[in-house]
Amino acid sequence: MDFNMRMSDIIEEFIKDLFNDGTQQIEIQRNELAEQFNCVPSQINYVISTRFKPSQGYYIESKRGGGGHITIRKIKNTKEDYIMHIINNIGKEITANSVSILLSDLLTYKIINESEAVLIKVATSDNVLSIAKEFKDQLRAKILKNMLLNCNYEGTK
Amino acid sequence: MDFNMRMSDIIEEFIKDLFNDGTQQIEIQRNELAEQFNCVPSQINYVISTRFKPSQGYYIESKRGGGGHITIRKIKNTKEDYIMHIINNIGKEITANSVSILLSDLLTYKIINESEAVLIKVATSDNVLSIAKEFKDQLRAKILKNMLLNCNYEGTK
DNA sequence: AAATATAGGTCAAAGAAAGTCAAAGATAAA
DNA sequence: TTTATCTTTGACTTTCTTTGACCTATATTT
Repeated sequence: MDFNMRMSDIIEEFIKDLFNDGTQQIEIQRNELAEQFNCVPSQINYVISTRFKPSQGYYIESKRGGGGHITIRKIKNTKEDYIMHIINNIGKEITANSVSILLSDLLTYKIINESEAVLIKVATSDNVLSIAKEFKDQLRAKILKNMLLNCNYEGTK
Repeated sequence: MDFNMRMSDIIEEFIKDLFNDGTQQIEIQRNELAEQFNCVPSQINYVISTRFKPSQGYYIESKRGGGGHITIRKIKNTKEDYIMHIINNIGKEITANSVSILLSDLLTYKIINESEAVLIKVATSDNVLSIAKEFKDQLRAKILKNMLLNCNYEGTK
């Protein structure tokens, strides 16, 4: 145990401990957790945004308002290496063309399946992503990474 | 099963449970239902207007006065028709929450499978779609429609 | 026909969570 | 010792839900 841990590290560890025995997805409540650790709620956001990024193998979603919560999904270990390597090499932006190439690679090596590839291609295609050119490749990269994280989803098994 | 359900979620689930074994139309009484769940009648309207929209595959009709009631009709077709119906009713924009509700319906009716649902949810989620709010719901609608068109799941027909 | 009772509809305010962002405080690096 | 990076904090924002006061439509009585 490190005696030099910041609050954020402690919270990070706490959250990671919630993923025991193969749980793939956990849910937390921001305010409750903040209360528990005696910190401001936004610190939870800080922890999540610095330690539970896609590049670290986590996918986040949340809901506001009554009954709100934050869901953290962890990528499965089996494909961790390959997919993570790819995700981490994608960078801040990517063109539709590069996505195409990447997808066919992933297909040949059977990292993802055909139907996943199709959906990724659609969601990141140029005509579907109808926003200004300057942001397009950036948004595409984000969508791509997050979708890759969620391929091979096995639900609650 | 979500442990964090709000009253509205419970009511939604209750209503959806009324559609069993291929029933395609149910009738409820607003006041009676409100009484049963110990909420104000207008909460029933809230549930209906957020979870039983045409773009989610439902149509609403109602009648006031003595013997009044609310009829909820679920569009029940082949997979292709169902999807086309949804796509045609989504319109120019849609919120993340609406998508979420829609997806869980498509799942229960086996119109799409879990891995497709997850990928759609990811690609249309608020976190991933990090662009200005004014365009977000529009872009989401576009991505959603295109992805739905490309789902291939051969469930129960 | 008019009055009354019995439904359901609307809308806005209050409540409940989470998100954002930038300033201030610590730590680490140069 | 500066400078850069990482953490902490809090004011303000956005999203979703609950509640209630008021409105409209239909049926039944008088």
